[in-house]
Amino acid sequence: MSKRLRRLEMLAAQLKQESLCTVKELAVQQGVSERTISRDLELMREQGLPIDADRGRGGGVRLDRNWGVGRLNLAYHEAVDLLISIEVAEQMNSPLFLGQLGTVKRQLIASFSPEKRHRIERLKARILIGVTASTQVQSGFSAPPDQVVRHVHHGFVDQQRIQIRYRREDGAVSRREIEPHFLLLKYPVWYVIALDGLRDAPRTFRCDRILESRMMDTTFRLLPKAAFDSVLAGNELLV
Amino acid sequence: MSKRLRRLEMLAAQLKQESLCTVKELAVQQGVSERTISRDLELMREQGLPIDADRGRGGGVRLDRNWGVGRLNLAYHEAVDLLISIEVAEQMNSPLFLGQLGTVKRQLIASFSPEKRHRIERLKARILIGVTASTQVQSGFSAPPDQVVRHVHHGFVDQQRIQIRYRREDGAVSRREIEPHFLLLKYPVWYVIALDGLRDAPRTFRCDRILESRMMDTTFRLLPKAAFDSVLAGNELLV
DNA sequence: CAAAAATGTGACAGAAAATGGCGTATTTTT
DNA sequence: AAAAATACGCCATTTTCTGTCACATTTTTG
Repeated sequence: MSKRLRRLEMLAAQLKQESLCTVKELAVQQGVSERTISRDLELMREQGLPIDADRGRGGGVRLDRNWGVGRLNLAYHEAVDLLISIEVAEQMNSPLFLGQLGTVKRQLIASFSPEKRHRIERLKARILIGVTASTQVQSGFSAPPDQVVRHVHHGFVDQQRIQIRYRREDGAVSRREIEPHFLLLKYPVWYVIALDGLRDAPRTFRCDRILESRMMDTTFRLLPKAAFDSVLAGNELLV
Repeated sequence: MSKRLRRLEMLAAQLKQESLCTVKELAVQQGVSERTISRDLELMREQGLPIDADRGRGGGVRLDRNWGVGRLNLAYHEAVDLLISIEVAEQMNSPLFLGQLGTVKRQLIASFSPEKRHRIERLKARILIGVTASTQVQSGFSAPPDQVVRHVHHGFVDQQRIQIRYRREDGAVSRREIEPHFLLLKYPVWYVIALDGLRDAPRTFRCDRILESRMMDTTFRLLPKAAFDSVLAGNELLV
């Protein structure tokens, strides 16, 4: 069914790989007439693919060199994470590879429906970027376990409680149930600013001091930011 | 021309936005019969879109919730920058939002043709990640001018010479022509490890000390890494 | 349990689109 | 000037798509 669709896709793929092909070549490859390929190319151009053609001897058809990578299909969560990663990277103020990423961001944003866009805005507002950690803090830093990272991430994005085992700076280990409201990055250290569910009070946790974690299945409601002013106060925020 | 293609795109767009629609609704919207919509959906499923359907009262059609964000069309340069940004971020060892990005990376890589993939590998190998800059260096840091960033980036990726005006640490300003072979990130500071074209010797430049830059139109050939051992030696590299 | 509201599919004739072949124009290189 | 490309118009033919109708299936509602 729908041979033409398949052919159009194959043509696109072909043009992405080969820098230059003639209509004749393509016609042979696809087993259709040259006229048909011409028409296909015409259609593809209408659809917005920047297909250039050189006439004359040695000529041929090609995708604009600045194009040609094709489509990424992103799942919702992937798109969200990508978008947020880019924004975080931008705010970390170390450019060089981020210049070209404006278009990516715009496309990502455009692909969300308005309601989702709004949800992502709120999510973004819950991520804070602080100053880079002191050399002293950095030396005592090591990346937290994968599972902890996943759970914190999940709990933060989907507003779910997490049960953690936490080692305080003084070495004391305690068990907590936290509702992760904000994330704060003081590179390379992430902090979770959360409501300590058992004490019902805002607290800050350093991710790399979380020893263990478990998802709970209770979701929580977001509190106004003001509720966390007390623990946010000490941090020089950039955002 | 090709009404159906347009309809298929519109259907996809519709399904991305609305969480649930009935075939009847879609048929009315598109001005075709329900049977036709059914066939369209069938085709879209064949093409790999995860369209679920609930039968019975209150039922309807929807895109799998974990999908639905749709396609990003990336230009070659965008894709390269995105891929490299992700890899750099990964090596900076501050995860949390990067866990989900594996798929994105895989799709990006898959979308390149083998030759391009190889070129990107080589590009990546020319990016070095060092330890984070000392607090002292960080305090004296400010992001370089946009133009400089663009030029360094361009020169590095496309192997083109750049003319720069550079302020040495001791304050002396000089004019140089550099061939940017390697980039070194000691967050947040990027260094260019380049061949100083006038002196024909390897040198290291701090990006934020480049005052001005201009692209030249001479491209350069890559030298073996060994040629830069002398300037690379002092840096504790992570990669 | 029966009715209603959904999707899913098969068959068929008529409508619409795609195709191939041919001719001609145009551009570019040799 | 010849050759090799794209570009595009026309038309008969072939293929695909579409609407209609019929019936099966699943799910919710009363």
